[in-house]
Amino acid sequence: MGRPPCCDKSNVKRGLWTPEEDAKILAHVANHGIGNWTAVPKKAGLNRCGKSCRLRWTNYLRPDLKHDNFTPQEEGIIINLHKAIGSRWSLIAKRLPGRTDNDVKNYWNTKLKKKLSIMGIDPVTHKPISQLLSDYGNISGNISINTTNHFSNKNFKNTLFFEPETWSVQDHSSVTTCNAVCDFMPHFFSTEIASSCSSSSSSAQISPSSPFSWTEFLVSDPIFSVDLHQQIQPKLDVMLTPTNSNLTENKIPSCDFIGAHNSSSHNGNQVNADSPSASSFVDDILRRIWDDLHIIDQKTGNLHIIDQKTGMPVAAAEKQENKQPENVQANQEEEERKVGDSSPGASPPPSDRQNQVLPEKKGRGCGISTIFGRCMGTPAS
DNA sequence: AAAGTGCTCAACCGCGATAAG
DNA sequence: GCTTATCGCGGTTGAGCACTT
Repeated sequence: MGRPPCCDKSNVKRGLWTPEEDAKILAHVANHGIGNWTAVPKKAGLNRCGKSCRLRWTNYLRPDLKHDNFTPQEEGIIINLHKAIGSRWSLIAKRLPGRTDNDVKNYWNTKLKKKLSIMGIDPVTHKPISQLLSDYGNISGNISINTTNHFSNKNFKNTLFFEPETWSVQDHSSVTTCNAVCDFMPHFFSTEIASSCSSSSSSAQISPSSPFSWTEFLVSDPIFSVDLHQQIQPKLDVMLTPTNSNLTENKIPSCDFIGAHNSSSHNGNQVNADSPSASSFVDDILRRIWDDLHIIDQKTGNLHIIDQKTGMPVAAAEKQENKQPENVQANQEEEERKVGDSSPGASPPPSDRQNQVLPEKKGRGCGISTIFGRCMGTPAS
């Protein structure tokens, strides 16, 4: 049974939105709030499908949206969550305040997939392509794999997987900092969760018993310097070694994971993973990834991210970081200079459209601030 | 300078899930 | 329990722009 169309498609405007249309949506939302989108076009004086209005609001006009570039840390979160749960963009986006599922999806399709491929990592399985080829060779016969040129791209060292930058995320209650992607790698793949996964498209990507060794893979490449190898080895060890984390205790907070930023909903109560409150397998995976990176202050309920170098909450870790000898800092700065323009965290060239502020962005539409100012009399924050 | 090519991302499409009557 | 309406999601498209030849 097909569904009837939500509007008369032949009589509604399609395509890009004009600033005037945006202003009408914003004015309508300001006056009536969000809801009943099918009635919005009529009430707001728009010749648009209600669904289109909702999408415009959700993906572009919402005042809480961020319109700047993705940070390396956000990249790391996307990559790791994609590895864990696949293309569940809305779930991934909920971990990235100010980002929509459309943003995440587009960013993955246009940037991160390529970046992983350049690194020699299959963006579907998140395994090195050489390993996949090797596995294939083991199945289908003798295929000779040359592992020496995975990283012929000169930018390889700049890729986020091996650039343990520190970062900051501003959320509702606190500023949090932690190490980037290497530290994000959860241990949960070796836990009972991975082995107990039933069946889903994403579960196929989880390989708890994979014999793959990152170390061997990396060492096999001559471009991958000894120094860099030494730099990441501890992180690899952390990734590959079970810890005393929540995972091994089979405990998870009972909070709504989606609201983990909100300290009031993340109160540190713990329940068994088999509890009915664990709403889904995917949610459980997300909880465990998140929990492996954070602790909850039992007194304040605030969320802290643990610095895995020091094992301390980030605020304390930062103090130590600031105490490091000058020569260490100088080396890091030198390394950052080497990383140069192509680093994910580096400023894009002036011609990069992503570097443009919203009103000029691709010459489409009109800036949020402008529209808000026009509609509501106050500039957008 | 013009044409061709590639990239980005806003918008659309169709479907499943859920709510409402 | 059925039908209809609405919402939300993931996949896809194509306009507009930048870059290359």
